[in-house]
Amino acid sequence: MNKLREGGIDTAAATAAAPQSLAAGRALPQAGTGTLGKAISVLDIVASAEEPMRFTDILAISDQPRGTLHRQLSNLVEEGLLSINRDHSYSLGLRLLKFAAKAWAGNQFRTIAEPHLKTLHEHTGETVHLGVLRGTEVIYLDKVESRQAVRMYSQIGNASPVFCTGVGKAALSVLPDDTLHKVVASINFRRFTDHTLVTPEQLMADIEAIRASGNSYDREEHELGIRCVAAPLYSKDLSFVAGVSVTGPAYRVSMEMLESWAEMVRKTALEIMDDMRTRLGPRT
Amino acid sequence: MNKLREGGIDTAAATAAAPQSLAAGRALPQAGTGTLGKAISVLDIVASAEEPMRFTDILAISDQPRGTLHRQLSNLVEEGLLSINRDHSYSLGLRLLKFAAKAWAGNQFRTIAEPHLKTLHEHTGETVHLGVLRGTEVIYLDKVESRQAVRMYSQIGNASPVFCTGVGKAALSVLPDDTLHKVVASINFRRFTDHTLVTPEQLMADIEAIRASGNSYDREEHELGIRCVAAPLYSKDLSFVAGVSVTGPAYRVSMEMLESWAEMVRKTALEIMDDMRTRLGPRT
DNA sequence: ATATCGAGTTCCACTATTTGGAACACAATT
DNA sequence: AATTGTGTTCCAAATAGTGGAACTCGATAT
Repeated sequence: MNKLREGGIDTAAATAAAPQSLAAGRALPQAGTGTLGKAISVLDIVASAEEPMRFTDILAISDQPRGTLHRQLSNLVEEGLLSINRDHSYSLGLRLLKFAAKAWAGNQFRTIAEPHLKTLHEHTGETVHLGVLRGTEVIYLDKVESRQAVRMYSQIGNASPVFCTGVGKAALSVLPDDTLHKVVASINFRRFTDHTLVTPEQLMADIEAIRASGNSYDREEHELGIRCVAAPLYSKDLSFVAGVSVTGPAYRVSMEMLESWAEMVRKTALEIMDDMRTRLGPRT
Repeated sequence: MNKLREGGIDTAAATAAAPQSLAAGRALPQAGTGTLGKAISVLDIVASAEEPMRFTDILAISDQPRGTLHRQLSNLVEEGLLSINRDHSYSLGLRLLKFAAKAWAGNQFRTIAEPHLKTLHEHTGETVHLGVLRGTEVIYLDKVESRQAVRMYSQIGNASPVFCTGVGKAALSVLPDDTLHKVVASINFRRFTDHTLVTPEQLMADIEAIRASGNSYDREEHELGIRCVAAPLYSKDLSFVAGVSVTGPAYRVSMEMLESWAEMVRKTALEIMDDMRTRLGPRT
């Protein structure tokens, strides 16, 4: 099997099937590619826990035998991907920070999108997000807001569920049906607010509407008092699928206002895509 | 060998000997622990390149055979740790962002230090940094400054050389001699400015001064026009060694001002250590 | 003191995965 | 059409990972 050539729709499908740790829910340990996959799967277990986990806790979730798990943890620690606390609990290692800083700074997509996000922010005055689809999660790549009081890491890199975020639903809307069905089938629906869409049917209906209009909305589905409009963004071959959104507090931003921004958000998405095509080669 | 029990000085030693990618300089590929180590080593090669590298470029640096390297890259891509661009070049994957966001948010040390950093910033009005020692690099964990205009990721997670940063030299000063010599021996000295210390002798002399006073200074050694005072910070068993610093532009911050802040910086470091001892158990 | 229990660690014969040389595709160049 | 450079695939041999069971250590109970 050719693994590197998983371009196009296959990538999206593979991504959807990739090991996932539901942002809110139980982590489903799922072995990945060989030895590395198993190690990363252990890392993921530690990452998706709220509190640092101890050996036995991890043992219970990963279905690895004691000896094996112990060695995997040792290796992870030795590589700096995990660190072990005095009380034998594990936390993610600092080496990850270094990698992530490079990953972020070097991300071509983000670099290209950045000025467009700023423009969109200037026109709307509200917070602008850029997030990419990864399995059943959206990973936020960038954020532009006026008051930079909130710390960057509190948002960037964060993973949120696809089914209840504007960016997530926008991204889903551009997937071809077969891929979409696979992704939707693997979503772990969870109610966050009274407005959360909690069944595949509700989500699919919304996605149809998004496909028709080109915009998705988060109607306080993830967090009470928070609304957004978003538009999808993708490479021609769907090797990546993302979304831009304008988010604001419900008391200040009415649905009508969001609707009035919808076209601008779509336009921003198109402009970013144009820029990518011209700067990363015409076949993008 | 017991890998998990590498507490105390051994950890520092192990860290010093760990695979490293010099922040500025050539990456020295160095195989790590088994299969995982090799994979991470490949990741590191990609991470320490300025531009995305293509297969052959990586092949030249990693001394792995073609077939092997190809599979390693495939696995890394499949795990989302690496992503492959259209032109067959590799960049770091977005999954790393998710891991790092958790690593940062969950870092106990950082959480405890944060309020102290803020206080220090309020007293001095200049930028405060918190960085930890990792091999011959310092990884910045946090940053407090007035104008949050600069984006977070541009600094946090960044790795800088130990030998020409205040935080780095402060951290080195608390290592026991044998460990210190090992670390210094593996430093790749490189001149950044006219003031950079470029020989082990110069560095060791400075470290003696730091040991005597309890403060290190960066006298425009890393970047022209930038100065700082720092103080070391460490756990009793040296399982981690770090530093706090106050940094400012030379035109505004004279050496005299830095000296007047020196005691306050030391005090901040002590307070953070106290806090850690009380909150993470007395043996810390 | 001594026994008991739980948590973490180590050991080593067995086995599955990784290895790496060489052959194979594919594209761009000559 | 031939050549060169790059990336990809294959498979027997070698290596590294596996996992059950035994062991150590510390805390709690007797």
